[in-house]
Amino acid sequence: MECRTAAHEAGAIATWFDDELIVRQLLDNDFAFYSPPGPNPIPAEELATTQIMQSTLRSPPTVQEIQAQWMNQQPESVSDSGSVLVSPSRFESPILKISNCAFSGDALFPFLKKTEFLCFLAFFWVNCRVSLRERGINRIDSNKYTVKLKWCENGMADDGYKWRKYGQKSIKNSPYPRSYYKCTNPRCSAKKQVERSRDEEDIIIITYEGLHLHFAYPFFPAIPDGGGDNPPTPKRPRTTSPGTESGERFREEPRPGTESASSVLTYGNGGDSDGLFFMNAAPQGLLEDLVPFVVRNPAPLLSSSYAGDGVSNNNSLCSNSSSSCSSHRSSSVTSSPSCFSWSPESLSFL
DNA sequence: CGGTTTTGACCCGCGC
DNA sequence: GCGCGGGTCAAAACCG
Repeated sequence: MECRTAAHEAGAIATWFDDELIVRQLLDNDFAFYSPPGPNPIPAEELATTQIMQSTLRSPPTVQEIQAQWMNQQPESVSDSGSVLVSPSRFESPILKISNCAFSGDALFPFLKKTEFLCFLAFFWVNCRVSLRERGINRIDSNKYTVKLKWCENGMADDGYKWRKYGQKSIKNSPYPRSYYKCTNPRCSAKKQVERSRDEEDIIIITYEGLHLHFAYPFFPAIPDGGGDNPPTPKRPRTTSPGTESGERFREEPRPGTESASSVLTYGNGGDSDGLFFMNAAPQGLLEDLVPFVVRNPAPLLSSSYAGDGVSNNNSLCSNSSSSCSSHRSSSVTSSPSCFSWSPESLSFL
């Protein structure tokens, strides 16, 4: 595999592709990202996308190429100033805005190593149509990432982690309260804040802080019959704790099967075979979790199939039954979008 | 019974 | 110093 000159010229980006072995393994084996799991056939759309992705990755693209392809993929994308709009048009959540990311100029994702970058590419390439028209995103506080998502009515997904709500506050000038979540893993200091946009009611703003120091639950969990589309029964309202008016309004937003407004990024009808390819994979783990494992021990993951033991075993760090790590969706799992939540600074992969 | 959610209290930083 | 707003704590309630 050749690393193109342009990529090398990109400075830090070039280092992503130094380890060609890993890249080859990622691509030549049934790497989870590229091997649609489950019995459901790959929708043609995703298959084509995947092939494009693979093609791109087999020959490490330059930043310019990536950007060009992304832009070509969705020329109509609109992005706000200083942010990247990711529009998972395949699904119902049309807006995914990432801000405060370490994007800058031609140095696309400069804080990512090769494998992280590849995983990111695979993730968003398949799930979303990314437009990078807007450049020069400021790296503000790399320890925090803010994601805006459009509320998706018919689907909920989690980001592969189990969150415990530890607080909720009313925010000044906002009718909606802000909820505070911590990762339930005691080793993990990741947090997130979830609030609804005061301007756009259907927009959920999620701020991730810190990174997960553990694996998420399996990337491709076994799908129950019918694709696991049996939504959990909605919780009964608590008889106590009347809650504030704003709080009530906010809490009412999640639909049955969801616990948090942050589950917006659940890509469609949770469990519908539609969009199976990544719908079931993406939320299972954030890049930050996938990559360290891949880097450390790529073989098992690469050779594993969707429902195979490999994936599950690979996540032994976070067993399915463990409550300290998100392993399975449950009615108590706080959902959140699949997006960046690691900290390029605190995660020492640079 | 263990884990999660709720929610008031508390703490802290910031601006005045 | 004081008030305000935001973030966290922790006890109680809730839920499976």
